Amino acid sequence: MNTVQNLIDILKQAGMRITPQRRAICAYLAENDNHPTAAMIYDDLKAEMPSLSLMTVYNTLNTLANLGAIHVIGQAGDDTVHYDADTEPHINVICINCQKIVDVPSEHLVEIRQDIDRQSGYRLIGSRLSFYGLCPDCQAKAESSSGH
Amino acid sequence: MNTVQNLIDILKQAGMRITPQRRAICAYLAENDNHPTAAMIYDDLKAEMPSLSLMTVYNTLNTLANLGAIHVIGQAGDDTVHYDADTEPHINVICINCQKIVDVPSEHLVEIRQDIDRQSGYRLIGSRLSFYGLCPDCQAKAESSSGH
DNA sequence: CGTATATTTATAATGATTATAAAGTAGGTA
DNA sequence: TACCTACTTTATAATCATTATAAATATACG
Ligand SMILES: [Mn+2]
Ligand SMILES: [Mn+2]
Ligand SMILES: [Zn+2]
Ligand SMILES: [Zn+2]
Repeated sequence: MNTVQNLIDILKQAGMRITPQRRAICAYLAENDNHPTAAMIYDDLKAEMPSLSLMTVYNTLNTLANLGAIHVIGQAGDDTVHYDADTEPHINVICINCQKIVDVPSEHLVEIRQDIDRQSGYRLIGSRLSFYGLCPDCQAKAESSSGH
Repeated sequence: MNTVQNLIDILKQAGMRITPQRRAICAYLAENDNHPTAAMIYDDLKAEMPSLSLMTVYNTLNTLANLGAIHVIGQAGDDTVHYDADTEPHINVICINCQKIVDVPSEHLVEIRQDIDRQSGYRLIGSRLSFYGLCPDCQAKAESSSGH
């Protein structure tokens, strides 16, 4: 998982200035193991930094994503893009009801990547591996409401 | 790969009416092994069916996706959702420059799904497995333009 | 064939993300 | 430390894919 300093160093090495806004966004990403949207980060940081604008959050997330420091998961059944500060290869399992996202590591990911290298001819840069389903909570709710 | 009749039967069994529009959209999906967006299908069918509306394409794609007859790949670096008529488990490899999407099968997908079943507690419904990179064509262009 | 009802269509609305440009600031320099 | 300038942030408007609405239309079934 990325540490705050790690993310800030990546920005520095890319020649970008370290602003309080960027520092706060990096801290949020490093200190939470959720899979936030731009709006989630904005809402959270607004309390401690009232002048923050959503545009800055979008800009910083795009910058970090372009540098490969974070990953773009994409939508989760809602209509908003989620980000992942964990860039280690892993699978994100998404609840289509409540949008909760959990991580699942798998040693088979390496083999899959090899399959693609051999078969596609693409020069791979990243991946977005999502499974969809109902989380345990939402399964329970679905069962109790549909009547046994 | 889905056949036209296959897709139409799925709609019928769901109690939906078989209209010329739906038939044409199902035919497009069955006869092309691309990964189209709603707009791509609309543009293509507009020639033979001038009254077709984009709304109908969206509705039909959503219906088919909800029935599990096609899969939603999500965005491909553009800002539009791509669909996949091939519902067999496979990986989509996406070019971040030209948005070309190719399929790569892998026998390791089964094992990954087992890993998730064991570790997540989610009841899985579907997956979206995308790798990103540069297709051979775009690699060639990148090299010839950047270098000696 | 005629009817009830699902569907299509045209149109407007929504909402996430991006573009723009003025105001503000980080960070190097003297 | 004070200053300068290019980079950032912010407020605001624009974009554009997708969805909502409601009137017009057509399917399926007796
Ligand atoms: Mn994750
Ligand atoms: Mn595919
Ligand atoms: Zn859930
Ligand atoms: Zn390409």
